[in-house]
Amino acid sequence: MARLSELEAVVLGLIWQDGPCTPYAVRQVFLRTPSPQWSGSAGAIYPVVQRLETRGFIRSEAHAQGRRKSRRYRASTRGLAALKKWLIHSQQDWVVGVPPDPMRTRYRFLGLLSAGRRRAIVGKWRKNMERHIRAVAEDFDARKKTGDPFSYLLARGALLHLFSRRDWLAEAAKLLRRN
Amino acid sequence: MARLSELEAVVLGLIWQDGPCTPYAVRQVFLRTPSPQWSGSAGAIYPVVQRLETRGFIRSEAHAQGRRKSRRYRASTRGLAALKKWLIHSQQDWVVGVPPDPMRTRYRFLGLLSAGRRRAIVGKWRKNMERHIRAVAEDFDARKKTGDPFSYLLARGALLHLFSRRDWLAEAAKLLRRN
DNA sequence: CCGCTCATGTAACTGGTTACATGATTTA
DNA sequence: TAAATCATGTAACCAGTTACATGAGCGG
Repeated sequence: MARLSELEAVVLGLIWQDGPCTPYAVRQVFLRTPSPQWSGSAGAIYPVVQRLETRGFIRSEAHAQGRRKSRRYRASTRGLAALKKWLIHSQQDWVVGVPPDPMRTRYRFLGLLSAGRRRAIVGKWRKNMERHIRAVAEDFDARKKTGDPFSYLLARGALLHLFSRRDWLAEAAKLLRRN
Repeated sequence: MARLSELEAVVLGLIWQDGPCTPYAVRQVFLRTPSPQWSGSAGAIYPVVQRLETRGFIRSEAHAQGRRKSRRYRASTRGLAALKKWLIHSQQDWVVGVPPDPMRTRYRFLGLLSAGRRRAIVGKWRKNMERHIRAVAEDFDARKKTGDPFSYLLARGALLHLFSRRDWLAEAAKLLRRN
């Protein structure tokens, strides 16, 4: 039994949590988070949902509203088992390790720019970061109110990450002032 | 002029920093970091290097050692301009925002498992994390000694990120003890 | 001389992406 | 009734991956 891709697992998980629900509802979760991992594009979600159904991880029922055709999906027992397996078999290094970070990637080559340009870019990053932090903090507060500890922790992780990045940028700005 | 992909930009940047150098040397940088963003596989690097050369961003010279054929590459003026442009045009949200994180992805669905299993997984994560932190800290110390502030900051960012993730896991473990 | 590492490369695949197409429903 | 949004889907593409192939050079 082929392993679940990251996106497949997340879609399956969302259908478990929110189901029965439509693929469109799943998309909205991706489209609305302030820190999306995936685009949530139709071109990704619909094929994933179809795959999950043919593999027996989710089942669907017609759900006509007016003359619009629509299907609602829910996770099957097999699907839950697959999702549990996916959670348990995730002790590899790449799960624990440092995730990719486009800002860090760019930092490596800042030496190519003049000191002035460098400072300008880092300054812009810091400004954008503050704006981003506000958005994520808002999402965090909203989740806190729901009372679901997992939802809370999810947003908390995103926020803490941004804080650490902010500290890092502050440290970098200080260092670059002398270089 | 088509934009540089992330990997293309990094390879170009590494050739700028370390050049003249062979594609193999570039690969080693990816293969040796404790926190790789890309696999550094031959199937990725060699095509990227070829592409960069046909686009005029790098130039090569034969560098025969014995009867083994080999080429060394260095960044061209055009290449440097492209790299600068890549750095400057990076104020988008996704550069500043929360990068994808497989551990956070999984956290969302921990509610599916029994409290015991949940604690076991988080415990394993925390243990693995400590091991990982030691590796990255070692790399950080090594870079610190080189005196290059950008190299230093790069490793510093990775380390700070891991610290924030450790704090997050500690907070999560505490919360889950009650749930 | 056997096995390991150096070094370069190709082929097939994969897991997404963007862009497009279509029609129903809601809102201004 | 026009524009926006809901909702479902397809097609073409793309940037990476794994796996494989090949051969040189070197250490035990």
